[in-house]
Parts: sequence; C-alpha cells; structure tokens
Amino acid sequence: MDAVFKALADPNRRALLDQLHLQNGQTLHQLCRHLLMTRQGITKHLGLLVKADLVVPLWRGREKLHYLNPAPLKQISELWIDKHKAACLRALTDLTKGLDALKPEPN
Amino acid sequence: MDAVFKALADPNRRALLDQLHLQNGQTLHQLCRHLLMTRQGITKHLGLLVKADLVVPLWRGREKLHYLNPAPLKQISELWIDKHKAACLRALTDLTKGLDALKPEPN
DNA sequence: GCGATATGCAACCAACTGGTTGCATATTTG
DNA sequence: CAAATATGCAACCAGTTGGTTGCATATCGC
Repeated sequence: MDAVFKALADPNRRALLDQLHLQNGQTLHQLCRHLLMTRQGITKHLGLLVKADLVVPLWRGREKLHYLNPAPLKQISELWIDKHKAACLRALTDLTKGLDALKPEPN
Repeated sequence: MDAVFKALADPNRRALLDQLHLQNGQTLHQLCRHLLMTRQGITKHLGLLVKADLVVPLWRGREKLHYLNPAPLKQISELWIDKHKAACLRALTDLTKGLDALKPEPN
C-alpha cells in the first residue's frame, strides 16, 4: 500500500505506466525509447513499480516484457480515495461552518 | 497534480489526512498529539498538504484550523485511477496472453 | 501589561532518491 | 563459436526529504 503511493509519486514512473497503458507488455528497451534516461535508470523505476505490484515482469528468452497490473490502483481507489470522496459534502460544510464562525462580529 | 501524488507518498501525511477525516478543522497542536514528532515537523508536512490543496488552513485568533479539501482526491480518482481501472480486463487478458505465448512448446 | 499558549521561520543534519558510469551475464543470430 | 543484443548488479554522486533544535512573533487570559 505504501509502496504503491511511493511508486506513484514520481512523474517518470507515472509516464512509464502511461506508456504501458498505451501498449501493454513492452520490453525494457522499448520503454527506454520514450523516456530520456539511461536504461539502468529506467530499470530502477521499473523495479519500484514491480515492487508495488503495479507492473508484472515476464521473461521471454533474453527479453523482459512488462505488463500492467490494475489491481493495486483499484484497491487504492476503493480503500482510500472513495473514503474521502464520501466525506466530500461533510468536509465542505465543515469548512463553511469554520468560515462562518470566523465572523460573529457583524456589528 | 504532481504535488498531490507527492503529498500522498508519505505515511505521516496520510495519517494526518486520516486524522482530519476523523475530526475536521483541527488545530496544529491537536494534530501534534496523534503523531509523535515535533510540532515543526508536522508543520512541514501540513505545508505540503496545503500546497497540494488537500488541506485548507483557516486562522482563528492565534489558532490555525485545518480543513480537508476532497477535490484533489476526487480529481485524481477520476483522471488517473479510473483510466487504468477501465483497462483492467484488457490488462489481464494481455498478461494471460503473454503467459500463453511463453509455452508454445507442449511437445 | 505579562506570562502562557499557538504558531512561524531558518539553519542544520542524516538518510533517501534519482540518476549516472562501468562491468558482468545470458540469449540470440550468423 | 563469436559478435551482437537485452538485461542485471554495484558503486558512486548530487539534490531532495524528513526531522530536529533554536529563536522570533502574535494572541489569549489574568
């Protein structure tokens, strides 16, 4: 869970996910073409994505294919985002109540 | 957008959001009681949350109240998570296809 | 007004991050 | 087998991050 948030924190890694979203199952060298960085740098980013289980690697001969795994994103969305979305109205009313409490001196 | 992902990357900041979710509009000192860290440390974390617009501060006298703003989370959920969730089935079939392609030698 | 309370700001530090270079290993191809 | 291709691993380096300490400022209560 923490690994997923950390993995999503970097724009390069999000770009990698986007790239895989565009064409799934790309090899490391294919992914390198879209991101200006050394191959080893990309390997590190992919390592974090794999550790967060957002990407699943698959060896085919000397090539390593990378596939998206949408499960963690779904989980985060459900466990975290929706929880706060549900409190949307409450939060807004809280805030406006706070603002009202600020000005009880209209004299 | 990037600021939101970065802000969510730290467990302490997520804990702060959780705490505010539990009781909205808490003051800095109130938030300090739930997280073992110096007040200044928490101030820094809150600063990032405010910069990401996930938290809105509100001064009342010498106290600074902190309110949740659910808008950025909603936006992320819609713009990012759902995009990948939509590709859920496709991603899975891609992966299983990749797995199948691995073993075309059953002889 | 004065002490206590609530917060801000800046400097500093260790640890982590993002990225590189260099070299090793495995697989494919001719 | 040898050359080329695809990848891994480790060391290193600069910049950022997470957290601290120290001191300044503003507001409340007596």
